[in-house]
Amino acid sequence: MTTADPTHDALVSLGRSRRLVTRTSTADRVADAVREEVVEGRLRPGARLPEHELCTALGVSRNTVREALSQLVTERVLMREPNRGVFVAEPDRDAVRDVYRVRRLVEPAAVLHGEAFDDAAVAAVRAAVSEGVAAAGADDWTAVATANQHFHRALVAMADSPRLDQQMALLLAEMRLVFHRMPGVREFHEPYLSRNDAICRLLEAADRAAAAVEVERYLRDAEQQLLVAYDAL
Amino acid sequence: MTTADPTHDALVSLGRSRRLVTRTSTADRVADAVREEVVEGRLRPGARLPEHELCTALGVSRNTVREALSQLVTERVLMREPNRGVFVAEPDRDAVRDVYRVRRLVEPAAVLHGEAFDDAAVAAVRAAVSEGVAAAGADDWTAVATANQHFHRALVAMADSPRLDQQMALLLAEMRLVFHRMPGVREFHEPYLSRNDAICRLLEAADRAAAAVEVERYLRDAEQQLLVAYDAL
DNA sequence: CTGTAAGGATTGTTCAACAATCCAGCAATA
DNA sequence: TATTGCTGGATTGTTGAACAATCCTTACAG
Repeated sequence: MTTADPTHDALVSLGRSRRLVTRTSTADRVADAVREEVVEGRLRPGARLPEHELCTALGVSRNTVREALSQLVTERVLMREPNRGVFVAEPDRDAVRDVYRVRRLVEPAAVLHGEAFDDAAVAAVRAAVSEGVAAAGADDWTAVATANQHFHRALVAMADSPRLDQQMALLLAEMRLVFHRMPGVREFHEPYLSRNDAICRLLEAADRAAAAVEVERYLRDAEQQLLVAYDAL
Repeated sequence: MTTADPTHDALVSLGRSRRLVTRTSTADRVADAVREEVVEGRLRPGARLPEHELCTALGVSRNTVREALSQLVTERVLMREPNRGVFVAEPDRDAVRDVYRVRRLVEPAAVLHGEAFDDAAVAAVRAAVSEGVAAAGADDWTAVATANQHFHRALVAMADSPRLDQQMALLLAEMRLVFHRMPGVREFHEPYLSRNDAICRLLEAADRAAAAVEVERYLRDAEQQLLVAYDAL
């Protein structure tokens, strides 16, 4: 497979990462900008995004805007209603149930069977836990939510799968929209700080089975709490 | 959540499915057409897709073509090289490993813990098995490959999750590209016909645990076989 | 109150153009 | 010969403008 020529190998390696050097397209940057506004909550669920406004605001052409919007629609960050426009997605009850159904399948499985369970992976989980504790201490509950996402991303990262990582990123972005739809973000995330820590300790003790069970219970409770909040909404 | 008024509920439900009635956009239809050409193997991995050719061939504008191509790029059916064009994706060794990593996490979990394990779900699996047997009897090995996809889709359907279904559809489309990259499709799929049947029988006996184990073994063997074929390529 | 008919606004799609980039081929040089 | 540098042609990236199709609002008539 590999040749005996180190120079040749180095060039091949360079070739593989070529895509990373090329600057991103304009449409990608527009998509990134809009996505950030959405996940940060500055664009509320249900808000309308007229193409022309985005053109003038971002200084790009309408076609480019449309390309970016289409991308975000496939990511479920936005929703398109034909001939009416695109809106920030409003995940409903079914969306919450579905997202948690996926998470309950994937996250415990990654914890239990992930092939990249090592010190570095556990350290990443610990880092996310500490990040959450620090954010809570600073009363920054947006940062707590972000840290929570990092926690779950670290769990899935144990599967060592780029495709799974990407999918989890989409699901977590959708979860942020769920949180933005309802008040009381603080009350929601706080009780999970200690549970994150408990799961992390199980992982540090290399008790993956117990950790997986705890993750599943965690997700079941969180879903239940969200569904109740949706009913009261 | 639900009101006491059944008429109101019905109207709300209708509203939700409104998108399904509206005809799809031109870009979507273009994407469907190109995707079909790719998964059916008429467009081989590595083939270049010049925008202008697609315009004249399909009779649509270049912008519309670009929108469709972008969509297929995010689906990993095509690959874009900036300023060079889009090509039919050529899944490499790493892609195969990653796809199977995801499948080994998801499929057994769906079989084991899926919340939609009932007679209808098992019947769908049985239908896919029969479809494969019939296709093999007719010596139609493309149809065998398709039936195999239906089999695995039926397994994942036990999770009863639209998002998971969609993801599995993408992974299976990517797998078709893998198969198109190498010869001997017949030899690859044939031994799995009987294994599909064995898994299905376990499910019909409601032995989900054994079925899940068998699915995992199945996927491990298939991946190994593909990786060996890649090395010999 | 229901139904209908403009009118305006937004999206869906096309077309034409230009800049930026890449590629193949050829010339120049060591 | 082999490598470098240049040039012309082709393709992509992006823009702007235009038109048809669709939707929403408002007004009006019955």
